[in-house]
Amino acid sequence: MSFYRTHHCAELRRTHADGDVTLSGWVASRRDHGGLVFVDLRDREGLTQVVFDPKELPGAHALRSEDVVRIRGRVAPRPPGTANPKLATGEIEVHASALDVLNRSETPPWPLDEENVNEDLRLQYRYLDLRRPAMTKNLRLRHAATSAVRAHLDGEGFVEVETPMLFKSTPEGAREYLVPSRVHPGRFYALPQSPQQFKQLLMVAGIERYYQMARCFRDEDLRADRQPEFTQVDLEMSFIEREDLYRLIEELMQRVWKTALGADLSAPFPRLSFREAMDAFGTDKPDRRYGMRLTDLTETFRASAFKVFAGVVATGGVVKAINVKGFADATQSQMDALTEQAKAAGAKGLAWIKAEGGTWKSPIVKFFNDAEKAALAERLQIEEGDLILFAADSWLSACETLGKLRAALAETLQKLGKLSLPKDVWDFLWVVDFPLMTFDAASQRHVSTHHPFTAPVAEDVPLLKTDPTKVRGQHYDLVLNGVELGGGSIRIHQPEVQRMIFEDVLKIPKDLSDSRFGYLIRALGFGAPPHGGIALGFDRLCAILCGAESIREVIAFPKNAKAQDLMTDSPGEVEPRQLRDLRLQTAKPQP
RNA sequence: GGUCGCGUAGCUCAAUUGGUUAGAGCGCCGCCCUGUCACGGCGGAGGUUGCGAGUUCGAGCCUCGUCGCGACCGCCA
Repeated sequence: MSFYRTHHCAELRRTHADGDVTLSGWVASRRDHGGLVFVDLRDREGLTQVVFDPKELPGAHALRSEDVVRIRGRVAPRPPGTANPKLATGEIEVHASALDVLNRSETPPWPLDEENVNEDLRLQYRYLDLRRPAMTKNLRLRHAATSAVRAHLDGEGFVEVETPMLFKSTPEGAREYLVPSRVHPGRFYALPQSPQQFKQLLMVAGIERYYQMARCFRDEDLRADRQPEFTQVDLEMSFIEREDLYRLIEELMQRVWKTALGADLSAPFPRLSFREAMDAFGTDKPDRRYGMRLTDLTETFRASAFKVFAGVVATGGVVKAINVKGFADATQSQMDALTEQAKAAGAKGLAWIKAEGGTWKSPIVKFFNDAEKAALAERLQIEEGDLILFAADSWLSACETLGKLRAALAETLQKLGKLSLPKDVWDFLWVVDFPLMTFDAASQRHVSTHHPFTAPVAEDVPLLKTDPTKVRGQHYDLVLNGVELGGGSIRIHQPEVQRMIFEDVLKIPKDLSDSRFGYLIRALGFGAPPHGGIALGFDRLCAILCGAESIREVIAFPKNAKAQDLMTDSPGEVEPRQLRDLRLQTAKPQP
């Protein structure tokens, strides 16, 4: 029998009555009645009420929040009328016969049952923050998700392989954390942004099915859903097509949701092409839990007397609109905010109609003829109380503008109580058929939309040399409730195709592509199997499982928005000797 | 780097139009209390209103600067 405990603090029931028990844990609260002291004893499982007779155990008076104690005593049913239905152990209490104070606690810097506390303080005393049942629950839910991922992939024949943390710098993409080499002065390792190249090399190695709970690093500015180090469920498979991967991930998500939440997800998840997603939602990560879909009105206004719309259509642009149901009562400042957001998204202005008081209030509706008005009413299903917002621009800009407004409006309407999203709806979908290449106006060359290892859709390959932006990539994004959970692709496995992408399409000079990716192209030349994979942002996934706003709520020791660890005060300074060993000098900050 | 928001007791927040000695709840300290579970009662300590300057007879409140934190934009192949 354990010295410290016979039971945990959520375990005892009426059936344990008259049993002698030992409990250990923290003092969650103390209610001192003078001649009788109640203490709620907390461990990671829950609370048990312990009753002290201070004539027997005078030390009970001195107990304070977060003291660590061991108590021995006898389980007793609570007197009639004093049971606490809010506690799992509320039918019983433990009458203490012995009290050992194992460790005293300083007064906590904030009451641990206070939810709404300055995050600085929580991060500085993260070990106290994590004692709170809400945080314990998050960590354990995350563990359940991790276990489910491992169990499922193990069952599918995957092998977990660790790849190097000390990698080399590949300047494309996110800024990297550099690690100076002591052995090779002036040279640097880089921490991996993802194990992308290693997992492809493992496919060449014949592993066939690889996965890893991979820690990744990116030295970019932080957000509520971005940390400098984060975790991906990273996997790669050989001899698969896209559909094989979709099925695997759908079953994996079903397993995770079942294990972590007891929820059943329906599969297959819907697939939307990039074009369909942009057309209907104005984003490549649509949240379909609410409406406000984009309606195309290009044909309606092709010959319109309203030159702003007709002119855009004449130059190949589009006119699109969304119907914001029940928001015709938007205030002037709300309309101003929407206009600002539209401008921030690249629009020149924001045209609108308010269906209010039986008429249409709008600065532009006077330019519309009856046929155009009728078409609007019909296509947008306009009813009293609706607010219509227009965008007229190139297809992509118009879609993106309305997409950003749609997302912002969903947030606003929720705050106003005009829109509510059910908590237990899991809107998974695949977004597919992304363009393989995007033309970057700044550098006047094509850049990979995803990464340069993505295979083109087979039938589009002839377009690679003539019109690269028309080529669809075998890339896929997994989206959940408007959050990009992850993405992946079928990879290029033929060295000549990979070389052509680097040199002919991306126009990377041969010596540069050789030095950066030569080993990968060489590896592909030794019988690389067809392969593909995906990486899922595990922190985001866990945040959604936990219903958390920020991934900091599901990471034990996260960094703040300035990438600092407030508990250990890192990053910190180092000894001059360490810098000498590394042949490093720090430049004085510019005045 | 930019925009916006916040900063008052250990914590969460108040403080009328710029007006007396900056308050409350929780927590903390002391005393009392045998059925509480947000225990209760009495008493007490605790403040450079982030920091600095300015306007004013007078600033927690207005202005400017600065620092800290957060959200967003840029960035994140």
